[in-house]
Parts: sequence; structure tokens; C-alpha cells
Amino acid sequence: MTHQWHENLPIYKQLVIKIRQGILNQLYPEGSALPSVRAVSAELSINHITVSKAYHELLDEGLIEKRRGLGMFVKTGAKETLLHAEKSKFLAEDLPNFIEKMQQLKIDKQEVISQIQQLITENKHD
Amino acid sequence: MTHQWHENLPIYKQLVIKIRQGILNQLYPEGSALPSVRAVSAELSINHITVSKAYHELLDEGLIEKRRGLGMFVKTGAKETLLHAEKSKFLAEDLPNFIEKMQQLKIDKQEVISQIQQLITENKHD
Amino acid sequence: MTHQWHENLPIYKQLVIKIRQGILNQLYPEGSALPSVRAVSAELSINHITVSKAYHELLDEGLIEKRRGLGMFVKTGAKETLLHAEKSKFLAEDLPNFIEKMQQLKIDKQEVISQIQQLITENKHD
Amino acid sequence: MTHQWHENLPIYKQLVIKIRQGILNQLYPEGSALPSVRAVSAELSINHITVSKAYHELLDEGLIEKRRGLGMFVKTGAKETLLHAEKSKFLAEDLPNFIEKMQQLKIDKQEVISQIQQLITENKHD
DNA sequence: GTGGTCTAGACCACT
DNA sequence: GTGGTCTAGACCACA
Repeated sequence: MTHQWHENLPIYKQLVIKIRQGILNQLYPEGSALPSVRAVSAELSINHITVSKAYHELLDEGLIEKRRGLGMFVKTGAKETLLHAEKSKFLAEDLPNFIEKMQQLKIDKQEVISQIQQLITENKHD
Repeated sequence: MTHQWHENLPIYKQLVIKIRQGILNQLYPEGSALPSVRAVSAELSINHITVSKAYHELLDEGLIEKRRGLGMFVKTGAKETLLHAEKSKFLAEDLPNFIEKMQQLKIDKQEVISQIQQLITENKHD
Repeated sequence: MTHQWHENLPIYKQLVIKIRQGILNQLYPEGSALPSVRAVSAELSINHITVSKAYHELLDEGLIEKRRGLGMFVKTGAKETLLHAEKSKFLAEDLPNFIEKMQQLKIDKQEVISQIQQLITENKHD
Repeated sequence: MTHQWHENLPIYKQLVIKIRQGILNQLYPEGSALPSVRAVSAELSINHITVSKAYHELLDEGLIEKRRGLGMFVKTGAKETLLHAEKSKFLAEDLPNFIEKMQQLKIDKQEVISQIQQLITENKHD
């Protein structure tokens, strides 16, 4: 929310975000192996070091672990950790920022609320 | 590698945002002069080139104008222009992003809505 | 003590160690600037990325800070932090390991103690 | 980038160390057979090649020998050889390193000496 | 001037 | 096969 200038983000950072989402989406379930550095670098046509940098960031966040000679694996508990962290951040930062901006711009609250209601009900399958 | 893409906007960008808010808040009413580059750079202990860069960005956005020998002034209509632009951006980007994130994290919609209701009613001047 | 195989350490890691010592030695007093990435890479004839990696590790440890456009600076309190951390590690890991090894190898305790006494008194200027 | 150069010795190296200690401890007396590669790899859930690598390192050090069709055996004299080698290394490397670090961190020598005295006397069998 | 990112290609250690 | 490190050289954003 705060700064969604996703475009100018360095490639490795975009990768980090994509993988984080993959963990949340069960695309990479806990215990599963991430695609190898080489595989990703080949698939996306980017340097392997760039991929490695992304994986290291996830390593530092404690979301994945290295098994030597085998590759990178999603840690057990990673999804929960992530969900928790992002939820906290959302409630502590994004929500207040959002509301503050809404007020500053004198956006009609009813318009916002109805949009939220509407979009939520559309995806009732959640 | 775990680094700052949080509040680490470039200084000049932070300045731009602060001044934009100043225009919205009437801190810098239309027609008024902005503090000189020298003054700002001294007060914030930053390079004058950084300040200059911020002012140029505002110039390019058409929010302020240079009066030779006198300095930078807020253009008439600046506030309206700004309000319009930011509102559009809010509705087209921030709101959808916000909602998407809400859903992805399965945040309870009622909690969010009630927070919005509450904070808005506190500031009855809406 | 544990594994002092300093040789096989990657260059960037050796650099990290050298700079940590520099901070302890007052070679890089708190608040002072570290030599620029380029300067170091030129002086040691190593790739600038390698230097950067070392600086990042110190950044992550909270020993140095980046001032944008200006370079890397030793944080205030860095020396104290370092000293504390290393002392703790020494007492909690190195000392016990040392003693355990001494016993396992049945090294004469008097020999060790006298060596310590001797070497310490030689450097009385501490 | 803040990573593991702590206890993250390669697995085969950890094995080598463990077996060396086993020889010193009489867990593997001279002339006795080491557990088979298969047995070790199964017990520790590691690749048999890793185990093999460890055994080869011990072979190269002359501490064990291969008896064709029977497996690996601790050589006669192995314990003595080991004790000698480790003692030399301890006195030539570990002790000086230890003392140097002690001085650099300005650790009180009396504290260290008394700890040594104490822990040694606890194990009166010295 | 500073650091940050990326590429292309090489070599190494571990399993 | 896996990841880790390094080089040489390029381009960019920030101050």
C-alpha cells in the first residue's frame, strides 16, 4: 500500500515477493524444494547470482532453508510465519496509512466501504 | 541483504511528498512562496542539489512556478490539480491494491470497515 | 578458536573480519567513513561486488550505516556492540571449547597457564 | 548474507571429526572395525558418498586402513598418532590464537586461569 | 563522488 | 546434480 512502485524494484526483490506469494499460495508447500537457482535463472533469463540474492533474502527471513548439495527448501512453519508477519504489517501500517490518505483526500467513506463489500462478496468462494 | 525498501525513499522524493502535502494542507497556500533552496538545505542538513531536485520535480508537475529572482511559488490551481490527481490515483491504484491484499491475507472485512467508520466519525469535519 | 581455518574463507568474509578489527582498533572510529567500495576494490584488486558484499554484512550486523550518496559510516556505539558480542562469544564458546580440548588431549594445565601468564606479562603495555 | 560459518562444517568433515574423537575415546579401539558406509549413511540419513569421503580422509591421514571385503579398521598406533598430531596443533595454533583473542578483547587473565584450574580439578582423573 | 544492480562466464565445494 | 564465490565490465540512482 505505502509505496507500490513495484515496477522499479530490482529483479531479485521482485523474485522475493513472488516466492513469498508462492509460499502463501501453497505453490511451494512447506517442506518442498524451491526450483534450483540455475533452473530459475534459465527460465527467466536472468543471472544466477540475481536468483541467489533473492534466495538469500528468504534464507535470512527464515522462510526457507538450505540443504547442502540438495537445494533450497521451504521451512516448516514458513507459511504461518509469513501470514502472521504480513497480517501484522497490514493492520499496523497499511490500514492506518490507507485511512489517513482517505481522509486527507476527503474521499467519500461510503464509496470505499461499498467497494470493499462488493469485491468481497464477488469472491465468496474464499 | 535484508534491506531498506520501507521508508527509504530517496530524500528528494520525501521532500516532494512533504511539499505536496503542504500544498494540500494550506501550509503553502496558492500564490505563496516556498522556502528558498538554501533555507531548506540548511534546515534539513541536506545537499542543496537534493532540494533543487525536489523543486524541479514539482515544477515539472506544474504545481509550482519559478519567479526569477524571487524564488518558487505555488501556482494558482495547484491544490485543485493535486487533489484531483491524488484522488484518481487513490481510486485506481491504492483502493484495489488494498482490497486485494485484504483478501489475500484473509483479513476480516468487518474489522476493516468498522475501523474506517470509526476513524472517520472521530473527525466529524468530513 | 573453534575453527580458525581463516585461509579458506571467502574474500568478502575476510574483509568483514578485517573491518571488524579495524573498528575495535579505532582504525575506523565511530562516525568515520569507511573507505569507499571502489577504493577498497582498487586497492586490493578485487571486484567491487565482493567489497559490497562485505559492507552489507556489516550493515546487517548494525555496525555501519549507509548515508546515501555519501558512503558507509561506522555507527555510534559500534565498538561497544562489537566488543560485547565478541566477549560473550569468547566466554560462552571459545573458552569452554578450549578447555574441553585441553582435557581431551590431556594437555598439562600448568604449561598452558604459565604460557598465558607469560604472554600477558610481556604485553604489560595493555 | 548473514550466514553460517559457525557450526556449518561440511557433513563429511563433521564425520571425520566425530570418528577422530571416537578413536581418542577408545570408542573405536585400535584394530576394531568402523561401522560400514552403508550402516552410517542409513543411521545418519546422509548420502553414502558423503560417508565414503569421510573415510577416505581418514585413510589418507593414515588413521584407518581398508581390509578388502571386510571394511575399514582402526590402524594400530592410530590413537598415538592422533594424540601427537592434535597436541602439536593445539600448542602451535589453538593456544596462541586463544591468547591473542584474550588480549584483543581485554579479557581478564585471572578469570580465564581460574576457570581452567577449576574445570581441571573437577575432573581429577587428570 | 557514492553505492546498487545486472550480465556473462568461470571455478569450487558439497552431496 | 546443488549452491557459493569471484571476475570484468556496464549502467543507474542518489547527493
